[in-house]
Order: sequence, then structure tokens, then C-alpha cells
Amino acid sequence: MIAPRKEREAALARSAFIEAAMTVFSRKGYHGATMDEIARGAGYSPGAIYRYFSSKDEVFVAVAQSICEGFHRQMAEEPPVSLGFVDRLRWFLVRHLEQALQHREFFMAFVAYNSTLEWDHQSELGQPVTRCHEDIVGGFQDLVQRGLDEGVLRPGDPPVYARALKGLVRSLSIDELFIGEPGPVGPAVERIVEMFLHGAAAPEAG
Amino acid sequence: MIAPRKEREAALARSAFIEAAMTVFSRKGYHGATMDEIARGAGYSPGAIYRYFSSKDEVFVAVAQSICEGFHRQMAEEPPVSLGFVDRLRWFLVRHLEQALQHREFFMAFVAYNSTLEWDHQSELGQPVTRCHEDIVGGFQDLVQRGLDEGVLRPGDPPVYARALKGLVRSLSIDELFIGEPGPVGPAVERIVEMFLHGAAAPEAG
Amino acid sequence: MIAPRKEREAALARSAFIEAAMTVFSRKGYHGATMDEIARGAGYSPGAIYRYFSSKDEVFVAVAQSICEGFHRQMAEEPPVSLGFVDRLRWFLVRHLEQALQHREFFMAFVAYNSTLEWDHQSELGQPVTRCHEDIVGGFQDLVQRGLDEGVLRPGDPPVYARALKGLVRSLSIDELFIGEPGPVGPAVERIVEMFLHGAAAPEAG
Amino acid sequence: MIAPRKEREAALARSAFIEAAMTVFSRKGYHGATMDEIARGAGYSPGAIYRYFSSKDEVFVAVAQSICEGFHRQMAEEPPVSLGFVDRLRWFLVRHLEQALQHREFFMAFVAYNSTLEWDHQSELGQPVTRCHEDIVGGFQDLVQRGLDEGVLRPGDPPVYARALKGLVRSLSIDELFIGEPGPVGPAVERIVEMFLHGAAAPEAG
DNA sequence: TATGAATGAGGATTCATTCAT
DNA sequence: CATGAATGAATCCTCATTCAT
Repeated sequence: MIAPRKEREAALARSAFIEAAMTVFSRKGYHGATMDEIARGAGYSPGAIYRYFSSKDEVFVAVAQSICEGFHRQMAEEPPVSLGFVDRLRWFLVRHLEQALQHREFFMAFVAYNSTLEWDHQSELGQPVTRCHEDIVGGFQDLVQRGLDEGVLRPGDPPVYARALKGLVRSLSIDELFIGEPGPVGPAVERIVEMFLHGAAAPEAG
Repeated sequence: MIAPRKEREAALARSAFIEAAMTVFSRKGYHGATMDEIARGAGYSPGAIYRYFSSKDEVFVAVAQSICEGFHRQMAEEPPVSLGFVDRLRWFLVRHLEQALQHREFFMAFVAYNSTLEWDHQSELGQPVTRCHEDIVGGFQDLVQRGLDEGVLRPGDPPVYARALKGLVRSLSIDELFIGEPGPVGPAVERIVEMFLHGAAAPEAG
Repeated sequence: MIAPRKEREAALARSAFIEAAMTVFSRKGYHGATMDEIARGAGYSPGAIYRYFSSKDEVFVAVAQSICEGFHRQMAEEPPVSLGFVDRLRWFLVRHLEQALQHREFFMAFVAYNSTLEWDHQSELGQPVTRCHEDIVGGFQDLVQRGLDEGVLRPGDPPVYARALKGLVRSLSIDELFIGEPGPVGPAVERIVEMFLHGAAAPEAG
Repeated sequence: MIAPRKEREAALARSAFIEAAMTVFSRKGYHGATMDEIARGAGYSPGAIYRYFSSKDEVFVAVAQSICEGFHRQMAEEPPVSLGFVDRLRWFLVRHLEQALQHREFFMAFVAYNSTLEWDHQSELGQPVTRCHEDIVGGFQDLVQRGLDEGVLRPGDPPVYARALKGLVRSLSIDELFIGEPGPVGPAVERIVEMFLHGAAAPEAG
């Protein structure tokens, strides 16, 4: 059965607030963001937020969770056909970057960078963000483990590989995708794959 | 000529404020930090700050500049003896990480991550941080250029190599050095060098 | 002629709001009470109130008037048979206390105590409450006057007697009837009558 | 040793706030009172309150306690010479009324009437007021007990006598002293004593 | 008629900044 | 120079009131 109109509209309004909040939190940080700016961004007056969220904190958590869910869905998915590690890596990176681009501002500020700026990781506010971050790192690690199992990667510490990969993703794609308008992710993916697999050394240097 | 006592004492007080502000800004972010907390941290009362800085913004900029200067000095220095690229890379990384560790909180939050959290890159406030960030990237790039000149690195885009290196530095050292108490930088440096030069692929995968 | 259905239903809704408002005002005071709580208490949504009342103030005044009317009716009534002063006093007190008990919360807060809490006596809002209070005092005074006329009371100032009686009513019945569950009013009436007529002095002390 | 100037000034400011708050709370009730009005009443700007009190609640409690202390001191005092019950009653009433008159607005609204308007008796906010009220009733009861011991009062329930006395105090003095400008307490005291001891009945009616 | 989402003014509280001491 | 009390603008949040459905 389809949700009644009222319900759909409420969900829509909620989404609008989350979307607006994502932008404002990303740009100004938790403390710098004002409820007024979020509301105006969503096309509402300041009081309206409180019909959907009981506090600024709750808005923040909702934003974080919304993003997390996106990544979670993406991580859990399998490629449509059986792929070798390298192609799986490409497939994974393409999807990861597309996801990151969608909410790139919030993603950069709070998730990719696991920013420690505005809250304790232990605090109730920081929990959802931390959990999201761990999810993502976990996804990288699972992927790397397959490379090790297939013998495509040199024996090594999976967490180290996972972190290295995440570092390359950040510096070789998100950073630049963030500056200026977003472009295609293809070239960035190739750069990441190349660096991750072979590094920068000349062949004779090996 | 030596500065008179008055002047020295003033510089000392300024430093105390910058030091305290570094900690508070790092932990709470720009908006979360209060002048009162900074002042108390420096052993002064809130009004005293304004004898040394004209506003909160100016304190922030002073903190950023203070950190930048440290990096700048480090970047400009040459190794004591002539070194090949790989050893020069090691020497550089050791010094860079030590520098980052000294002010790791502020460094992570505002510089290494080039955080977009609390201000616009275009704003007067963001400028010094952005400039500092560019300084660091520039240092990486000069270094990488030497590797290309020496033929140790495969021909490639220097900015890409520089960014890749910076990404590895972040993910393979700073992230972990930040968590828990700081330890020796040696192992982190080796991991970074290894990944940067050879990547993760098994030899036969090349 | 009987009012048409529509009208009767409207009157019913109005009563429901007044009833609910009585409770909420009593418990939270004028400022503490919210239209939402009143509406929910009456089984309506907040917007509905405004079809029956034009503002919060008007609801409050309606509540006060509703209570006043009750007392007014009670005051105006004559005992079924001719009674001497003391029995008339008893008869009067029983009915007065029963009335007070019915809406004891609002009564205590706003009427019995003539609370000066929430509005000026001069304000438009306070007028009906003040008038109600005066009504009640007037009733006491008429009663006392009969006692003087009958020679049952020592010659004295009727207003003083009336106020004294009202004070005893408050402290010897309402205060305690308010605390815990309401019980029978009989004993309280006897205490009041006894104190009012003879005071506390031992006979030989007179 | 005398308190240093700073300290005295701080105590003075605190008192000013309490004094102003007493008036505003009395007139508007807890919810109706605004921090701004309190601050302006004390001759300060709204932010200043928070140097002396951490919240509106704390201001309220401070006001209640301030009043309580006055009554407590008055209750604890003994008449300068040994007095019989009736004179002791007079002495007590004079002092009680003078005390009540000093802060008559707050006293009436929150103490004498033990208003249940704005908070639960159980709540942290209501506690000090309730305690104060009990203190006062306790004082009345101790007094009445002496009258019983001396045989001046007819045997009876001390709490009933105490409550009756308190009711007469309210209705025969405070109520009227509150309306218009305060006058001398003497006549009110005589009315209370007369009513409390002998009631209103004519001699032959006993 | 009733609903409940939306508005926007208002209130508690915080904090950068000023200034008399 | 340093202090810390005072200011007042800004922020989160509440709630009386309106209005489209």
C-alpha cells in the first residue's frame, strides 16, 4: 500500500531539512551552522524544523545517518558479474566516489576526514559519524583482503593497505573533485589504481 | 641588539595565548572555542587577550601562521649531507611528521585536512590556512620533482605524485599518530616510502 | 425553542475546551499553559480552539467566568426551609465547599487566593477573576449581615467578619481538601463554624 | 576582617537581582517573568544576571531562600521579656506581618498562599518554597502549643488552631495590606487576636 | 468544521568585546 | 598591564496564531 499523501509530504520536508543541513554543517561546522540558515535553506521558517527534529543535535545525527545509509548500501552490494581483484577495485572505487560526490561537502568534512573538530568520538553526537567512518574503512579492508587472497597483492597488513588506499582516494580524487565543479570519476580512479598497485618508482628502481 | 624586557615579556604572553588557542581551536573548532577558555588556558583573564590581539579572528590567524612558519622553516631546510631521492624522502618525512606531531591537533583539524569546516577558503580567515596548506603541498612537489629528475620515479605528473604522497602521509601516519599517544615516526615513514614507491601489487602482478 | 443540533454541538465543544483549560491553567498557570495542551485535553487539535475563542486570553476569561457563574448561582440560592443564622451558615458552607471542590484546582489558584500571580488586577484579564472574587466576598458579607441582624454575632464590622470567615474557609478546608483526595466536607464545616463563632480561647480566658 | 570591596559589590549586585526578581516573579509568576525584566529592574543588562546565577531557576530559588531566611530568623527569636500567651501572640503577629510586608508581593504569591500554580511541590524548584511554608506553619504551631500548655486555649488540635490562625492572618491583614499602600499593622493584629480568641458569636450565643 | 503544518515573535542563554578599576 | 564585571548581539528553542487542505 502506498503511503498517504500527508506522510509523503512530511518525509519530503524532512529530506529538505536534511539536505539543507548537510550543506550548512559542511560549510560552517556544527557550531557555526545556525538553525535559521538550515531552515531558510530548506525553504522554511526557523520554527518549522522543530516539527521534524527535536534539536540541532538531532538534525546533525539525521544528516550523518542519511549519508551513512548511502555508503552502507553501496558497500553491501556485489558487482553484477564475477570480477578479478583489480576490476573489482575499479568497480568499487567508481561507486564509492560517486557516492562521495553526491554529498561531497558533508562527506569531506565529517566522514572522509573523520574530522575530530567538533565533537568527541565518544559523545552521542560523534557516534554516528564514527560508526559511518568505520563502515567505510571496513569496506576497504574487505576489498583488500580479496586482493591478498587472490595473490594479486603482496603479502602485507590488510589494515595498512586499506588505510593507504583510503588515503589515495582522498588525495587523488575527493580533494580535487571538491574543488570546482565535479567532473567524471574515471581518470581519478585510474590514478588511484595505478598508485595503489605499483607506486611511483621507476621499474629499474624496484 | 637585544629586545628590551617589556618587549620580551609581551612576546611571551602572545606565545602563551597562541599556544592555548591552538589547543582550544583544535578541540572545539573555531566557533566552539571561547575567548574565555583560551585566556584561562594561557593563565590570563579574558580581557587580557585584547591587548595582544584585536579579535578572535586575529588569534586564529596568528595560530595558523605560527604553525605555518614551523612548516616553512622545515621545508626550506636542506639535509646536512647530499642524499639520493629515497633517503631525502625519508629525511623529509621524518621531519615533516615530527613537525606535525608537535601541534598535531591543530595540524590535523585545520592544516593536514585542509578542513573546509569552519570557514570559506576565500574568506579572510581561511586564507592563511589555505596558504599554509599550499606551502606544504609545494614542498612535497619540489621533493617529487627531484625524484623525477633523478629518474628514480616513473615519468608522471608531479602534482599527482605530490598529492598521492600527501595522502599516504595522512592515512599511514598522522591518522594513527593522532589516535592514542604519539610514538616513534620511523615505522610510519617506512610504510609510506614502501607504498609510495612500489604500491601493493605482487611482483608478478606488474 | 430548542437550539438546533449545530448549536448544541458547538456549545459542547466550547465546554470541553473550558473544562480542559481549567485543568491546565490550574496546574501550570497562565503562562505555563499551552494552547496545544488545552486542545489535546479537550480532544481537539490546536487550531480548533480558534473557532470558539479568539485568543488564549479569551479562553482564560471564559474559564474564570464559568467558575464564577457556578458560585453566583450557589450564592443566589436560598435554603429550602427557613433557617437560623448558624444553620444557614452551615448550609452555605457545605454548598460553597462542594462548589470549590468541583473545580478545586482553578478555584484555589485563581479565585480563592485571588492570586495576583499572573496578571494585574486592573488588566482586562484580571477583571473577571477579581469580579468573581468580589462576588464571593459579597456573598459572605450578606450572610454575616444576617447574623448581625439576628443578634447571633457580636456587633462588628461586616467586611471584617466576612473576610475572617473566608480566611477560615481557606485554611480549614480548601487547603486540606486540596492535598490528597477530596473527602467529605462535613468535618471541615464544623471546624470552621466552631472557630468562627467562638474562637480558640478557653471559657475562663474570656 | 572586612570583606574586600569587590566581594561587597558582588553581594550588592546579587541582592539587587534578588530584589528585582522578587517583584517580577510576584507580579508575573515564574513563567511570566522574563530575565530581561528582572535585569532591567536591577539596573543591569540581561546578560549580567548570569554572572551571579546560572539560570532562571536558580534566581527563583535564591529569592525564595532569601525570604525564608527572614522568616526563619524572625521565628527563632524570643520576645525580650517573658510574656503570657496573648501578648506573645501579639508580639509574634507584629513581627510576622512586618516581615511579610517587606516582601509582601512575593510573600503573598508564593509563600502565604503556598501557591501551587507554577510548579510541583515535589520539584526541585518548589522545594524551597514548600520548606519555607512549612517553617512558617511550624512557627504558628509552636506558638499555639504554648497557648494550650498555659490553658489559655481550649483543648483542641494544634494543627487546626495553627491553620486557623494562619487563615485569619491572611484574610485580616495581608490581603488588605497588599491592596493599596501598606499602613500600620497594629489594628490588623488586634482584629486577628480578637477573632482567633473569641470568634464572632455574641456572648449569649455561646 | 477540524486538522496540523507553518509562521514569527519572544525568551533563556552564551560569548566576543569593552572599560573602569 | 591585568582584571573581571557589564554589555548586547546572536542563537536555540517555544508557542500563540494562521491557513491551506
